[in-house]
Amino acid sequence: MEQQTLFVEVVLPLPLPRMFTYRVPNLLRHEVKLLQRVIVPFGKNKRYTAIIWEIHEQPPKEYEARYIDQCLDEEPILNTVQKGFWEWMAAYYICSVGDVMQAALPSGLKLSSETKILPYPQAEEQELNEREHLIMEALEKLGELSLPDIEKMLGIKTIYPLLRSMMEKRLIVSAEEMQEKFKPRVEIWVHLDQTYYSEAALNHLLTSLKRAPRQQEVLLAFLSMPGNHSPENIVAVKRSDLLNKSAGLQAALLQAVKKGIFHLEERVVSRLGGEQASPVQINLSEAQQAALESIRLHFTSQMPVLLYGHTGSGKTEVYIRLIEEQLKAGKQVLYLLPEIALTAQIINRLRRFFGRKVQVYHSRFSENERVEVWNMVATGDLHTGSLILGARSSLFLPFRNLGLVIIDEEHEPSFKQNEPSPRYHARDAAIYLARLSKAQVVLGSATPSFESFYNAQQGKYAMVRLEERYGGASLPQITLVNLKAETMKRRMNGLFSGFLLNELKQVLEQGGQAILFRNRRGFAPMLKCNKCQWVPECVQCDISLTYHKTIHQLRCHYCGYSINVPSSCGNCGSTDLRMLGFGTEKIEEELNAFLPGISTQRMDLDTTRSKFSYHRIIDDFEQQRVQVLIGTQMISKGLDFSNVRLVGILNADAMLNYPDFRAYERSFQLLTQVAGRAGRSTQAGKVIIQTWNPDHPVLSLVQSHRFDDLYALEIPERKKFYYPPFCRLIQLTLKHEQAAMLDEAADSLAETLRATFGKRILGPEYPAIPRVRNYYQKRLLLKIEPEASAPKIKLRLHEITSAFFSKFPLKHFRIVLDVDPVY
DNA sequence: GCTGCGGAACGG
DNA sequence: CGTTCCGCAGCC
Repeated sequence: MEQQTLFVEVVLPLPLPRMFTYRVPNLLRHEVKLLQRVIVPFGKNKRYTAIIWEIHEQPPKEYEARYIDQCLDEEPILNTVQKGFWEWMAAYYICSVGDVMQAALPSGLKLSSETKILPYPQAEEQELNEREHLIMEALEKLGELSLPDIEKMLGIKTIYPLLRSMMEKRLIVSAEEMQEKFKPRVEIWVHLDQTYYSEAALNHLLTSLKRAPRQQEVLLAFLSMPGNHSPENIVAVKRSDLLNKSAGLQAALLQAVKKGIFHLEERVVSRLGGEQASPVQINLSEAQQAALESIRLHFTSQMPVLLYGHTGSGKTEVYIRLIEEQLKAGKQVLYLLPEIALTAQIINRLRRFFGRKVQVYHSRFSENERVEVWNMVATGDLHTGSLILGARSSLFLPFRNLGLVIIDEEHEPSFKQNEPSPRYHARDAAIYLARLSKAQVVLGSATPSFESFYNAQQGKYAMVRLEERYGGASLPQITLVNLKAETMKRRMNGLFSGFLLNELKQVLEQGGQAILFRNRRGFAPMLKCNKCQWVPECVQCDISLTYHKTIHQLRCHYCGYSINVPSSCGNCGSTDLRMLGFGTEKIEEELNAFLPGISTQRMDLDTTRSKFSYHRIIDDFEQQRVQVLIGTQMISKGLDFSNVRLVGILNADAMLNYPDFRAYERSFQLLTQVAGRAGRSTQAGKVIIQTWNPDHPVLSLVQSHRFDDLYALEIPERKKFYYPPFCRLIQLTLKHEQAAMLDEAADSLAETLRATFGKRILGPEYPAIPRVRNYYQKRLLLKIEPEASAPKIKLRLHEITSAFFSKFPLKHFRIVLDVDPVY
């Protein structure tokens, strides 16, 4: 029977809208499988890792398909649930499957080739012009050059014609280097040759080594390693342990190996740590027990469950029970956290219960570690179950029998991916993934997102309340301090009201700890001229530069542009410059001035840059080596310190006044979460909120812990002005280097969109920062009915935006689509 | 007429 | 995304 040639449609890890067709060489026709990784040539001389999405027998009509190079895996790297998940994500968030692939696969599994320029072997002597000479000289020194290297070296951008002519002259060659990025960790173990496994043989060996004292030393060290008790019972030893014990014996060991006394063995080991579990008894309170049972009951209905309980109500214990049940059934559990770096505490707690079954997966992991977790999730024993603790990206792991997804602090905006596409919301995506996997979902929060709360009210989610605080702790007592009155009465000490300072002093004197919170928005420290009000601004973005004390520089938060602090005004030349606003540094400085001798620690973007800095800061505070922790948003998430008796919020106003329909919701969430850090043990904690606006309705609701009332207050507004949860939003951001061009184009785009969507289109408007990295931007908002057919709308949107691109004469525009945006 | 740049199109 | 193609400006 004549065999038909096979063709495959593959996904490339690039933002390309289409799949690409390749031909399967006959040699590989029995190897290719759906969802397997293959290497394909793409373009002139690039090679990429692609994934087979379809296999068929239809040769493309308009072109000759190229051949697949090779198959990378014997088995598919994705399962069918993931295939559906990727397709859904691309469709829902309006991006290509390639975008999803880029985000989903750890880069250790995405090898691709890089072009290198090498000198031509045995090049003949010939006349060289200046540039050719430069390149050849550099090649002699460095051996190889990358294309950007050459561009930089020559200071020109068009290097291809030059390189091509040099290749023709046989001066250089190009090579595509493909490297497998993942390297398994290898340990070397030392075995004693079996002939010496008896006392007599060993003694004989020892004496025979008399004239090789160093080798004798090695042998003795080997025999004295733990585990090697008797000649009848000899085990292999890790080489590094052996050499650690007896320094400087590397050469001697090598000699002994050559003689056949020892043998070396390479063992592939895991990088993934994890101790043995030392199960601790947990006793659930009555409320927790009731919540647990209620959740179990709802699980039978396959509905996501919103676990709504005050901060400190003990949600984690309930999660632990649920996880336990899943693990016993041999299922996998995904525990999603908003920011993994902050959750050192939770990791430790879960490790105590589940030991090695807990794996962590997030962006601060090395590539190699991520690949190992990936493989473990994909191939791990089907019946033992495991718990993956991770941030957003852990959604993409190749789960085989996912039983439960826990989304802790589900209201956190950091679950939304903003920058590279796919701009997905991990909570919403997780719910879809769970549906595909027939897994259960628990969303947990003390301050649920309005969307989730609404879904629960509408009966789309089940809601379980956990009212009382765990261990009998009472809710913190919240006091508002009126900054206006305090200022008038001259009771302010810099940023601190007399009241706050007093309370702080008392708590610290009694051996308690405190947390001070500063919201980031609008309070970055900046430089200002006292004479003419001039403020140094970023040259690429419309924003003032922020002062960073540690590097003594002014820096742009958006593009990283930085300059030294000027000594005089750039406008009038005056040297009377002042620092405005306050960062955590300023707070720390003032605090040390007002309460000398106390120990403080800042926790913000600056102090948490390195891999383990979070760990260190949290640990220091936990161990009470630090009395006051000063931080930004990041201290509001899931931290649990038993000795914190006071939380001070220095200024609550900026977030309340933020121009966004979610400003009240977000303020309530943030303030409540920060307040919740106080009094998590038996003593009631105190919270002090400083504000210029003590009559603000949100503040009194925070004060009385009434989330339900906030919801009741806000929801009619959302309905009236038609915002989520009553509709869904798609944000279109248009970018261009010239403001005038952008204005014109944005208006035109809005007009076209209105022709289809009518008054569902809002804008265009400039966002808070109108220019970033030299690009002006304008935003349009599309509001769609929840019952509207999303795919249809998205398709239409796609048509309109691509028509816009082809229509506009001066291109250089960028359009970014963001589905369900969060600010 | 040559060189270098930037935008647009394309890749299978 | 990386490469190529093409039109255009600047220069001799």
